[in-house]
Amino acid sequence: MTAAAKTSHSRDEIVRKLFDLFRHRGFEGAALSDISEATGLGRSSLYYHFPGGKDEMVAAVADFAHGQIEANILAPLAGEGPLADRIGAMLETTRDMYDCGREPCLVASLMVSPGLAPDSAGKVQAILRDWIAALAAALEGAGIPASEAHRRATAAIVAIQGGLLVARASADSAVFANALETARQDLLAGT
Amino acid sequence: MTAAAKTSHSRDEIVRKLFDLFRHRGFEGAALSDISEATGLGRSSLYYHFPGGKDEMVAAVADFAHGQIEANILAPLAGEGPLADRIGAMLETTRDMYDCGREPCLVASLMVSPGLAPDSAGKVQAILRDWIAALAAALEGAGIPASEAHRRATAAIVAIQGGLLVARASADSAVFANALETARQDLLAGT
DNA sequence: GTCTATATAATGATAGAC
DNA sequence: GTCTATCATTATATAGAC
Repeated sequence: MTAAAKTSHSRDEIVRKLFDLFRHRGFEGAALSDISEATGLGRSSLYYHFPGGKDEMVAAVADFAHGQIEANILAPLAGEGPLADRIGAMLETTRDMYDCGREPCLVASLMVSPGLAPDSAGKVQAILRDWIAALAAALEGAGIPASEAHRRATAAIVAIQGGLLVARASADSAVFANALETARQDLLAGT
Repeated sequence: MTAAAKTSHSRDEIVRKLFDLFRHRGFEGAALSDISEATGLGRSSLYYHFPGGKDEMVAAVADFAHGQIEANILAPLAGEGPLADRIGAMLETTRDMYDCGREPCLVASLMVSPGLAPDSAGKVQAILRDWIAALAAALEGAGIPASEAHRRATAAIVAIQGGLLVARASADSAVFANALETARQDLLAGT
């Protein structure tokens, strides 16, 4: 924080708003006019911060989301304490991240966007890949064989993503809560 | 079929191509130029068939998808024979419909589209709702209590949708196949 | 029923003043 | 670092000939 100025927006502040916009509207659905309105910045200001335009914006958002997952989910998962506690912490953070199933997932939203640069598409897909890998590693650390750990980790992310979509489609957040609980029990089965 | 003409496209032929386009690109991602190219029809021809423009096109696609689910999944589910056979048929059709996890789901793609008319959004969400209801009804018919039947039916759709997204994000169709198998076992548990 | 040509609006992106 | 004004392009949609 080397004096980020007071009257100007920091890149991080902007990226957080872009994150919200892209997760709700997808890439093509988030027009520059929407972005301008959401951030309170004019077009030229946006290009000052992101000379590469929307492509650079969405790449920054993908990096931000990946960093958030890393810090708030993956790192705690690799930390100390009983496995059940770490899994519980992950599911709590997951619940909050998607606001109990009301907020869409950036990955799911950007998977629909045909105009997304391959670079950003890769960043987005890497988020789920790393999540599964970190989860599998935690299970392995608790003595679960590698193949079974990977199976369970994948099933958990499947439950989270499916639960989120169905909860949103049916406007029933209980679906998401149930999916998280199912994931917990499958992850911790026999431990 | 009252002489649908030979040199012209039938509405059904067009809608099938629109279905493919919208499921892959979403609503805002499917530009009229894309639609023109995919169907082989000029702009004016498209507006001849769909005077309401893209809004009417996507509404027709939602109706088409709902009808396909009705005929190929819901009806067999309500038919004769052992429950396991009907569930098996559903999962087989589901697998084919999403090409073993390679083809995206129209519902998931259109859930991202902010410009979708509320009318069409409702049609799309109704697809998953009806699917869950039909599945729950089949389970109830086999003696499973209503609340448990609904829980299982919802979990199955969660597995299908989550499995599809994760399979596509990780380019691993085995994830989808496993999700279908998980759904089968949960649906038929104890029967 | 399909076409060519065009109208109109919105898009992503720049230039240059402050 | 933000603005106003404008660019070129693409978008959806229409008019009218065939």
